[in-house]
Amino acid sequence: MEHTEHADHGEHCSEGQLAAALAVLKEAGHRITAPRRALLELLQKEHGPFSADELHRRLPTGLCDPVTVYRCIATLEETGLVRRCDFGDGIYRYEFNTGEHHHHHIICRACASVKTLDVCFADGLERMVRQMGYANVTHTLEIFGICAECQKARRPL
Amino acid sequence: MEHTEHADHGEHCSEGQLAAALAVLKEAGHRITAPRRALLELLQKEHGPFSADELHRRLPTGLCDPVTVYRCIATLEETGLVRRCDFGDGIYRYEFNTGEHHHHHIICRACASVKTLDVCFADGLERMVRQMGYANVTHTLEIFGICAECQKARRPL
DNA sequence: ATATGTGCAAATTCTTTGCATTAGA
DNA sequence: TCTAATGCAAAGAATTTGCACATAT
Repeated sequence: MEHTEHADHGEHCSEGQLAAALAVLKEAGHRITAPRRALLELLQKEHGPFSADELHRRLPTGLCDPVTVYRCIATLEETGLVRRCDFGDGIYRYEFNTGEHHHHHIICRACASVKTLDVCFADGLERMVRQMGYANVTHTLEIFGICAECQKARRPL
Repeated sequence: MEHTEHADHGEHCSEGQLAAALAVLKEAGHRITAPRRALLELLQKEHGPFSADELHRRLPTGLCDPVTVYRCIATLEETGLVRRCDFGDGIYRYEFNTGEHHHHHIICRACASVKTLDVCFADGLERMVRQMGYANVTHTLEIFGICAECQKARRPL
């Protein structure tokens, strides 16, 4: 199904995406190691953002030390391959950074489920901030609420 | 040495604001203690969001233990008097919650300065999320960049 | 061959908790 | 008075660091 093409035009071709990511890593002077490859593969396949602990638990048992997950993630983040999310509970979570396709999350405060929201309202915002004299503008935006399921599940009031 | 002046009617009616906040506290069944009063006063006077450590350092020396700052802040947050900000560096910061007047921050990645942005782009966003079935919708939005000063200061390229 | 990456253990940092004491209503 | 709040010490949780060994290039 998938070809190992290097051209970065495919959006959801897993194989090419992994290859491209590995190329970026190598380009930045980093080595391709089992943990890094496994993490990239995992982050590309699975959806939600994962904490370091969740990532480690999802990797094949014994593939690497928890500490290595932290170090690999740091490398992947520097390289721009991975994006860090902050759900405000003191735990950082990470997801694959799909290029320029910016998106955000809706986190249910009751069941902690995460839904992806493909709309980004902040383009105008960033533009405004740039006009205020800022360079290299980025932003983080997370939305919190109680999902429909959880509202049905427990109707205390 | 600390500037311990109490008279400060510059922007908003500090006195009334403090009194109102204390009333909210009491209403919620909490006692008015020196640390709580001092924290509210401090958070109403000073601008930027402060970490627990910064808060403690800004209080009159010896007024209370650092732990008490954490505990007071927790109470103030529950009561809705204080809002927690997350600048993504693993440290939570707090600011006085000025009612419904929602605003956001622009954090300089170089000098860590914080500017307040009084515009909120997320009203439409929250509405959309509510239409998706979520209740009790809130959001966090922080903007990061390099401020004009820091761009001038070091021009590497 | 050699520098980069990893494992293990221990350290750091921020925050929370237990319990006796203090103080607000 | 009588319970909620505080101080101190110690625990907890997430993440980082030091150093010897392993491994990708």
